[in-house]
Amino acid sequence: MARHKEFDKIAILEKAIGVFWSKGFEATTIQDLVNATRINRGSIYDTFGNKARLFNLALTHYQKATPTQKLLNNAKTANPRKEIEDYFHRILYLHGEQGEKRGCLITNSIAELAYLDKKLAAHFKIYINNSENALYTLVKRGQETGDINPWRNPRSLARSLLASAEGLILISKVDPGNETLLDIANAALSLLD
Amino acid sequence: MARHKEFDKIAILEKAIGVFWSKGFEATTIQDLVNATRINRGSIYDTFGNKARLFNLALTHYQKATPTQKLLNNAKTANPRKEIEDYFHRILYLHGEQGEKRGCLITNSIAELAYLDKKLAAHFKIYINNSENALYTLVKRGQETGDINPWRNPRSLARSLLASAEGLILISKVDPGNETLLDIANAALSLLD
DNA sequence: TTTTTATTTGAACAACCATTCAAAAATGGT
DNA sequence: ACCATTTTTGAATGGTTGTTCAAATAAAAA
Repeated sequence: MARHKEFDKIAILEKAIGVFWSKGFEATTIQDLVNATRINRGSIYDTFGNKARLFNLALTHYQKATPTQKLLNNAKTANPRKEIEDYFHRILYLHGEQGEKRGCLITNSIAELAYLDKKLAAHFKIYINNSENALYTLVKRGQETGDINPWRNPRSLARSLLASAEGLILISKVDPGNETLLDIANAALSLLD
Repeated sequence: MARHKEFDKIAILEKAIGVFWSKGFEATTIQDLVNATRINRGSIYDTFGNKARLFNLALTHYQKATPTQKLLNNAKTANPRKEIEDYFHRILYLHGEQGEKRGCLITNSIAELAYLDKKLAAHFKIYINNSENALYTLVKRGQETGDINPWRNPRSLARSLLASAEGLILISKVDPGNETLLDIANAALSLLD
C-alpha cells in the first residue's frame, strides 16, 4: 500500500458547494475552487475529474441536506399537514433575513443550466418530480385523515405548493423583508384549508 | 456630418437578448454576440460599450415586452380580475409546451446575478416591487368591486400571486407537461375566490 | 470633387480559462 | 532501511476571454 489523501473529500466538496452556490457554475473558476478548498489544482482534478464532474458531485451532495430531502424522507410517515408546514418553515429559515441570500443551489442551477445542458435538465426534472410526488403523498394522506381540505385535487395542490416554494426562494434573492416571504408561505399553506 | 450606422440598434439589441436569454450572462461570449448579430466586435463595443452595459440595455429592453409590463400599464384601469387572469395566461402561453423553454430573462438573471452584482440586485428589487405593487393595485380594486375575495389581505395576496408566477416560470424550465403549469396558475387564481 | 467626420473592419492585446503532466514528496508494507 | 505506490506540487499547455486600436471605408457637407 501507499500514501493516503491528506484531505477529506467531503469537506472539500462542501467548500466547492459554497463557491458554486455563491457564483454559479459558469462564473466559478478552478482558481476560485483552489482558493476555497486550499488544495492544489492537480489534486482537484485527480480527485474529482473536472469542473463539470465536481459540479455534479456538489449538486448531489447539496441535495442531501435540503428541506426537500427531508420531505422525501418523511412523506410516507410524518404527520402530513405538519410536515408541509415544516417544509415551508425550513425554507423560510434558510432564505429569510437571517439566512442565505444566495438562493438555493438547485434552483439557481435550474435557472442557469436547464436549457443548455440536457443531462442536467433530466436530473432537475427528476428532482422536481420527486418533490412534487412527496408533496402529493402528504396531501393525499392529509386528505384521508381530514387535516387537509379534501375538495382540492391533490396533484394540483402538490404542484402549486412546490411552485410557491420555488417562487419564494427566487424572490428571496432580491432581499425583500421577512414579511414578504412569510406572506408567500402562508398563502401557500392556506390552500390546505 | 458624416456616415450613419448601417444597422438598427434595436434589431441588434434584440438579437443580443436572444443570446443572453438562452445562455445567461456569464456563458455568453462576445463571439456569441458577434455570430448572432452579424456585426463586428468593434461595432458592438462602439455602439454598446461593453458586455455588462450591453446586458443592461438588453435587460431593460426585454422588460418592455413582458407580461409584467402589461400588468404595470393596465393596473389602474383594466378589469382587475380579468387582468390578473390574463397575466397568468400570458405566462402560460410564453412558457408552456408550445413556447419558450428558456424561462424568463429576468428570472434567470435574478437567479444568476442578484447575489453577486449589487447594482443589478437593486434593479431586480425595483422590478419585483413594481410587479407586486401592480398586483396589489389590481387586487385592491377587485376587492372594492367584489370580483375578488375581500377577506384576504391584498398585500399578501399580491405577493403570493407573484411568487406563484415566478415559481411557474422556473418550473417551466424543466419541461413539465402543460397540465402542471396550468395547475399552478389555477391554484394561484383560486386565491382570488 | 474634395473635405470632414463617423463607421466598419480585422488584427492584436494581455489576462485568464480549464486541463495536463512529470517530478518531488510522503507513507504503508516488507 | 528500502521499495512500491499514491498524493502532492508547481509549472506549463493551448485555447479562449473581454477589450482596444489604427487603418480602411463610406457618406454627408463644402
